Amino acid sequence: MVLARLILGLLCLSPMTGYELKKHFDSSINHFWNADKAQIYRTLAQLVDKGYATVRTVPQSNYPDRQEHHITEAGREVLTLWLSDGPVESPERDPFMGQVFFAAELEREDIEKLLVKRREATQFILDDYLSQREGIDMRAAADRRSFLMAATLDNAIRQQAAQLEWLDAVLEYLP
Amino acid sequence: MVLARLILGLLCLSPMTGYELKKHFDSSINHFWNADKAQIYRTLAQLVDKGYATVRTVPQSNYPDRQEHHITEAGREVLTLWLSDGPVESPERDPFMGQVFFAAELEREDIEKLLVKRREATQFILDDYLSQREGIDMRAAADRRSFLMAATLDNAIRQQAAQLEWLDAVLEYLP
DNA sequence: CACAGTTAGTTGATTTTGCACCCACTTTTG
DNA sequence: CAAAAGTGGGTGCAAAATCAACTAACTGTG
Repeated sequence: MVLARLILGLLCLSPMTGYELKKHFDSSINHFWNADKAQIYRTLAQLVDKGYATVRTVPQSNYPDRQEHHITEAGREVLTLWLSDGPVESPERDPFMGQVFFAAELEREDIEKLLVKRREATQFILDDYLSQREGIDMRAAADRRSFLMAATLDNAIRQQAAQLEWLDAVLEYLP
Repeated sequence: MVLARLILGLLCLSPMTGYELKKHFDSSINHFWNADKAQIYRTLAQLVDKGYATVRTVPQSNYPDRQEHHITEAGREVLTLWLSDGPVESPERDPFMGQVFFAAELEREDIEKLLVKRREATQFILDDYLSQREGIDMRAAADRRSFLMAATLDNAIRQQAAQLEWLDAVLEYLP
């Protein structure tokens, strides 16, 4: 459901192949969603089925044909409807917090190990997001679309930063 | 997979029925996980199948029999193994950020509406978490188990607070 | 007294997701 | 020159998750 909307959103920016969509999920929007490529191709087929997108086969000289997917008017409507329908709630699912919640089953030093390793991973992700932000032309952020896109990355950065602070606090006060 | 571990974790705290597990998912650990009750009962059956839990039917006078699930030694091992195996990565999936990312399809005032409504929802969740924290005996947090459980709630509070700040910033600077 | 809510659990159908694998060709790199 | 990585598109299968209903008794409230 969400995946279908996100794909429509991306197709709204420009017509794309499933392959290119996968690249976007892995790079430009990896800070708020990820998707298996099998899932992308299947959802794409569904969208075409429902008339929310059309395919145009573009032959290439050296590479396989591009199955370029274009959003239709109906597709644009579905997307706008999703956005107008108010904010969706975010599922609040974090398996790592589950590990922390039950971490008392471990020895104190193993708990510390868990937290320290998580700290490293979080720092790594944060650094990735920060370098992604460097690649954004801040002058372009005057335009609303770019501003909103940059904003979601900013949110991800704040979330990771907050988690880092929290990890430090937990490591400091852990009894 | 994660659900099975979380259920083992809860059964580790005390033997429980599927019904009681559902209540925990809805109240005490709702800040980092939720689960459909059908899924809980099915996972419970799997755990018994694999020998990670056992059932004891406890008859009651006025209410239906309790199918009390107890964790076994094998179950405890699986749980500890999950915790020792290092931190799991958190999937980073937020459909609302998807809405923001593509919100430029809407008029400026509709974008604001989206953000304001989200602000309200976030505030509501934050207030819920804050009142949950009030219910926690802070003297008990000297014990490691209580400390870690309280810490996960603290993390959820920080995350929601960070999001509130972000929403305010976006609303202020939205072009 | 009717109605809503609580306790406890179950079933079926459907969707979503993840994992592994496959094709065929091209370009880059050690 | 061989191996790896990139381009582009799939299939099959199983596990996980969600939705919706259904059973069946009891308790509290207006």
